[in-house]
Amino acid sequence: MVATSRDVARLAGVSQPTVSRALRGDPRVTAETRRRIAEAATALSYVPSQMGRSLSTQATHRVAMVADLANPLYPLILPAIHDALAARGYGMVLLAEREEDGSGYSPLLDRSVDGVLLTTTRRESALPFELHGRGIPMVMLNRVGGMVDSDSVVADNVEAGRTAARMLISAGHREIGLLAGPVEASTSVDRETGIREALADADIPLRSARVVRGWFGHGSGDAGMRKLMSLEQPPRAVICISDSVAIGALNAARDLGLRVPADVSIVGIDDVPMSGWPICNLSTVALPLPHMAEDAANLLVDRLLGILPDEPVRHIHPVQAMPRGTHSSSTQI
Amino acid sequence: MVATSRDVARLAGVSQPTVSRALRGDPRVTAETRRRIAEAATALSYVPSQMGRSLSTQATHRVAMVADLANPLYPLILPAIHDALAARGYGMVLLAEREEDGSGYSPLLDRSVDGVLLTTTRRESALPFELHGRGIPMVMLNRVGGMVDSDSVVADNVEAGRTAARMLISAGHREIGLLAGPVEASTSVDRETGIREALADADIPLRSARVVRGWFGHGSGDAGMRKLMSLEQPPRAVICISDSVAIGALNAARDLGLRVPADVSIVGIDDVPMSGWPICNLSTVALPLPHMAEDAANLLVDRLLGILPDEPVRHIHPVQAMPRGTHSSSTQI
DNA sequence: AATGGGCATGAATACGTATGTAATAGAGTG
DNA sequence: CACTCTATTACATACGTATTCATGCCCATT
Repeated sequence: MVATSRDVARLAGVSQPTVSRALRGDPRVTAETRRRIAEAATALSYVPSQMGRSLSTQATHRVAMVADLANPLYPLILPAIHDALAARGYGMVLLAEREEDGSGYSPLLDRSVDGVLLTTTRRESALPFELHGRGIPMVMLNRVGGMVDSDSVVADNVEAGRTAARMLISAGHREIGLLAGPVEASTSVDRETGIREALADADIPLRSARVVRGWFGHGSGDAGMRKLMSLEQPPRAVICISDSVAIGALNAARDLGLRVPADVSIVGIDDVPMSGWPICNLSTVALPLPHMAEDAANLLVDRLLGILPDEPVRHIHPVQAMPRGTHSSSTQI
Repeated sequence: MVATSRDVARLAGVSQPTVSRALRGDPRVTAETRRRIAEAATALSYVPSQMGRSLSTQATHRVAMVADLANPLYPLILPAIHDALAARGYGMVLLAEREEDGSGYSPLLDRSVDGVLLTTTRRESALPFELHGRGIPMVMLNRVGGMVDSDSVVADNVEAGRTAARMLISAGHREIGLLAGPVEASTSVDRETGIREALADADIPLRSARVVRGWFGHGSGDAGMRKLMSLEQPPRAVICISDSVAIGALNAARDLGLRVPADVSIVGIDDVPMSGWPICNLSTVALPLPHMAEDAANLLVDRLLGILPDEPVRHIHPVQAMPRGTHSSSTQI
């Protein structure tokens, strides 16, 4: 049905290996032979089978990205990763993070990809162990996994937490609430650590009633904000573990008839593009996410090419305060 | 290094084909033999190579999704497609739409995927031809391609255009502008057809100066809105080719100090989740996008399994008006 | 007890490419 | 003219699995 290198060889009157060599630019093939082969290949619209090639070379030139597709950040990092990989000749297979045992991860273990990009690994996940045990290269993006020590690219999440808290502190806020993230994610834990540290340094208490724990998404922000605002003593400022949570909180505030920042201040962390839009105008802490994603992809390819030292490489990207319109000075009650 | 079926066979004291049969549930293998093989496989943590399997069976159980990763809808449809494919045992490789010649599409042509999901094909693209010529099954999602007649899943985009226009018409608007989409995309063209049809039926002129053509994204909406509002006779209501464009327009309006809908009405098409948020509250026309995506994935798998008739299957999904807060009755000038 | 049938398994091979090794032809050198 | 060396190509094989066919075995039937 579809042409193989054998068909090309027959048409060009040479052997199959010669076709293989000619099309891959092996200098040991005569110009004349090369021409005949190219002609035959075009005539048959021959495309080398990546499958056969992979089986022979033991390299697929394909990388898996494991992502939590419900995470609002993945649309930001996925294109960056895709393009960085494509630029270096690698393809991408996408795998959603599974809640269950991990039986769905076989594509990662059966050598159908050369490496793995773990973008959203829960800390207790067994997957990094499995990959490590099989010697499959991996890079963790924006989360560091539990015990396994692998290449990783992260933002300075502790500093991001500090920065977010300080934006409110320097505006004079003391009645502060926190829409926190899951304890399973290092990103969330690190940010919370920074937040609590900055608050403690400023002698500002964070009452446990004013901490609502949720996930990274918009819904968590909406629900958490409603919970905080229904407290007997609602906070006058809310730190959100992510921009999506913060935008959810903005929406809840709008729905509750609260003015931001007059009635309540809100800050986020991430600086997704939406945060800069006039209708959000969210004060937040910027992470260079697309840049980090690109970095991770290139790191993985470098690892696959074997041009990295044996020790795990860790890249930590700096963060930056992005004060905008959703926080302001605390007014006296 | 990594265990193969031969290693398992050796350890279990059987031949390689028996291992293959046993692990795939072939009933011709004794329970005792099966047990020994399972034991050996576990001991070696054997995972069958999908590569070897694919080469032998000529089926990869993998599907490619070709998407324009800059299109703001893909985060909505990608998870739906991924999950639908996963539920039926198919993996996904992601390919960004290329502007250039199409040399980057070789993964689609070299039999490393069983089928292709075209989510954002420009009309003149040569890719559908190529795929058709090679007999690679494909399904087009939300856009119908030029000449090639393939399986497709679309929304009733003409009706969506009509519906959007009618929301403004029935509110009494006559001074209407249009933020149109690219003429290369059938989605865009169909919607515009419906819009113009509804306006013509209501004897409402659409001046060409009030039509700004752009892409589907937020930036187009922002830029287009500014252009419309700077006209000598700016429209009092703007129909946007997509929700992202509409939200861009909302942001431009906010930035320009215009009140929506008091000063200008805005309607979109798509009903992305964000449109329902209080900070947007966008009047729009709902497309069942995740449902369509799931439908397309299942259609492709059905096609791959050969359980569909030879003629192309076309699914057209209905649309629904979602009147919210960004349009209101026209006030006399 | 001989034979036929069914069942479990092994041997051989195919899938498409890449690569190591052998072979052939041509050219250059003595 | 013979020999060697090199350039070019063919041959054989490997990669990991699935499948077709052949083989051997046991049991039932006559």
